[in-house]
Amino acid sequence: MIEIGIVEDNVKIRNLIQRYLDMQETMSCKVAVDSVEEMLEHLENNSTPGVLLMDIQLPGMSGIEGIELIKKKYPEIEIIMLTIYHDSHKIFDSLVAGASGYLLKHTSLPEIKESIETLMDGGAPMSPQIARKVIQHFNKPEPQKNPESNLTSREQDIVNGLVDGLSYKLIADRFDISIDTVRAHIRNIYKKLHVNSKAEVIAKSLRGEI
Amino acid sequence: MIEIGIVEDNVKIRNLIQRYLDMQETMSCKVAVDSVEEMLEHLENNSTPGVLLMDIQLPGMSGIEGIELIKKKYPEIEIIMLTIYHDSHKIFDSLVAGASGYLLKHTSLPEIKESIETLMDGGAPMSPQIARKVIQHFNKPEPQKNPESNLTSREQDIVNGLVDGLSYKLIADRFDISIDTVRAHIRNIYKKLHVNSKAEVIAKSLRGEI
DNA sequence: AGACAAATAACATATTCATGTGAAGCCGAA
DNA sequence: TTCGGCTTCACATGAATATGTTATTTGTCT
Repeated sequence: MIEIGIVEDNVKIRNLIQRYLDMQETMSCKVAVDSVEEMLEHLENNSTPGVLLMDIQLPGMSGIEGIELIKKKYPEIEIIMLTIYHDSHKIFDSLVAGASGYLLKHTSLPEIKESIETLMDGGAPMSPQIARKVIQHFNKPEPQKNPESNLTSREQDIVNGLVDGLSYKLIADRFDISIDTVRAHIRNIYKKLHVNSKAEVIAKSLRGEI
Repeated sequence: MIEIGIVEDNVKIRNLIQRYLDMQETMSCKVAVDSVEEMLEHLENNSTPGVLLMDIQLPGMSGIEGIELIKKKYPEIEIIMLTIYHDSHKIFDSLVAGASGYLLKHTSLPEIKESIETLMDGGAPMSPQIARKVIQHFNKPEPQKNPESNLTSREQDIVNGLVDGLSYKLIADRFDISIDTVRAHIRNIYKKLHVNSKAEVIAKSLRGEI
């Protein structure tokens, strides 16, 4: 028997979902409140449900803030967002905060039930459209690599040494070359990147600008 | 009519999928090869398909390398991975390289067909289990912020100066303090962070470890 | 064969950094 | 009020870095 809690401020929707889930053989849904604050209070004094359905737009604390708080105190609770928002930002924030699934409110009751079963089965319930937005976050981070800054592989080695916090001497040792060679490479790197200090090279590298 | 291409080195599986998809009313699957190299050659001289099903383990170039190459030359082609690998690393690499979906090989033919339809519909086909692994990548990146390293706001100012690539002198100018004060702060920062060079401070800061 | 980029190396010098030591003023906690 | 942490500043010194100049070797492209 899966225990389910609901945080949703629209009473009609809340009651509808609660009644539907509670009548399922394998599910129990006794807790349905309209704010994160109430849910936190409830969790203090009662057994913790396995799954929470949570809205984002709520009176008081937002659902996304709620995820963080609840996950911090009760990491074992799985949270599915159930919301009208389908913008990447909200989706992303929810997942980073710790949500395990993301459904839109037009999801039908049987689909919500299936989603909970998917979740208990180790999956992450979300529509393909949501999934598409999620994976777009993986592709995007490719802003502008300085095309002028084509470092040779040896130069890239040296940069890695700098990023690792090594001195010229240690870089020379690492690659078994003389310290003057390291100097020579670094000179060339500075020219290509238009910088003139270790610090700037490290910063550029860690920002992915090389 | 959706044109579909297949890159898969197992002849049986390849033929099976090709025949099944090609007999669909809305789909056409004329191109089925067993390596990325062959597919690239084919794309040179023919119309580009809308969707590619691609294996990861292939003779010659791997499917993941293939995604990057194909996406670079033909960004409009949508790629669905079809593989036995379900480890986060392969999934992650595929999505970063530009894949739009990720299916495991036990996926049934009708499910593959549905996945292609999902893709054309703007979704990202993947099983809930795969989706779960994808979103886990969002939660994790929060390793360990050194709790011992509570920098004061002034110290954080100095760190920001370093990250911006400034010399002590320029940091002193920025905050209108003497260079010796900058030195003093940096001494304290080094102690708190257990480092002993600008480079390490910048690296830690940009890695989010401060 | 000649041009050219890349990797290697040496020598020199001015600047910047890392670190030691010491100290004054301010402010909040004990 | 005494103590400790934060911010400010000074003087000093050895280590590391930034930059200039020059040169050999190797491999690639034409």
